[in-house]
Amino acid sequence: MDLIQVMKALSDETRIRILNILKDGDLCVCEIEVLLDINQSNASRHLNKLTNAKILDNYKVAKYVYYRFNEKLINEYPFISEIVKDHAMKLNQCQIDYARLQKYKCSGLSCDDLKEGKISF
Amino acid sequence: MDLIQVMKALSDETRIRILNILKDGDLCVCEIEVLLDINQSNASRHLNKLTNAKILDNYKVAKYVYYRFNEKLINEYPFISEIVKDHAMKLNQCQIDYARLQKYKCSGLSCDDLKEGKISF
DNA sequence: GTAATATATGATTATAATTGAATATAATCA
DNA sequence: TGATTATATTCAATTATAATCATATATTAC
Repeated sequence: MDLIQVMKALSDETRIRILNILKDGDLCVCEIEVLLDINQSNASRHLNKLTNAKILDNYKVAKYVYYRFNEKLINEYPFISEIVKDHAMKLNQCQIDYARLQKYKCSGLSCDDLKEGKISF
Repeated sequence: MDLIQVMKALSDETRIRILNILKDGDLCVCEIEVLLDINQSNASRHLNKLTNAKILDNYKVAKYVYYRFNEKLINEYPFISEIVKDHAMKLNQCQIDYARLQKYKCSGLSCDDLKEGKISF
């Protein structure tokens, strides 16, 4: 994979925010939408850009598409882990997002509950 | 320094090429121009972008401005070294540039000679 | 089957980044 | 001093990127 394409994919705040909430485990598109409070097509487009750069890949479970890191590319470009683990959380917005992720995970609620607004952020 | 601004500065081929030829030592703007075969205003603008992101800094010697890595930022973001040392040379153009740099350095010629085309690349 | 839902995509607009040519600035050289 | 040179900057044109709204597709639930 081309270095420049990888770098371009990493140079947008929304995409860093997405990687930040994926660092502890896979999430589906609608979870990402709600957690980051961005609209559906925006989420899908940014995920597509990260997937084209091979930073993420995805798999389908019923009607949900889950995204996760592509281990092969992360091994080729270890600096991506450094960015996500060491630097992303310096961004204010990433801290907010991560707190929402924790609240969601501790709630034990489902992705559908999340969408219906059953968790107050 | 803001992560996103650093990433944006790193997501352009010309700027990666500049960092690649600076990795072994400082160079002035006109050396960079000739080695990368780009025009003067372009070189200056890309150097400016790298300097604004604090990846480079510069110092003046007579009428020449020399650019170099800003160690403080490199310490804060070690992944920049990984990109420059481990990944830049995977780009074809960086290999060409680096060969030109070696030829220039081995020639023992001055920056003025370089500009006057006394080295055939 | 039909209705509802999750995701992707097309079209459009808004914004930002990149470029080349020309010009400005500041230092040097004669 | 005036001419030259290295670098930075401005302007205009182009291109790339991001965001939004509407629609298409595919799966699930009834």
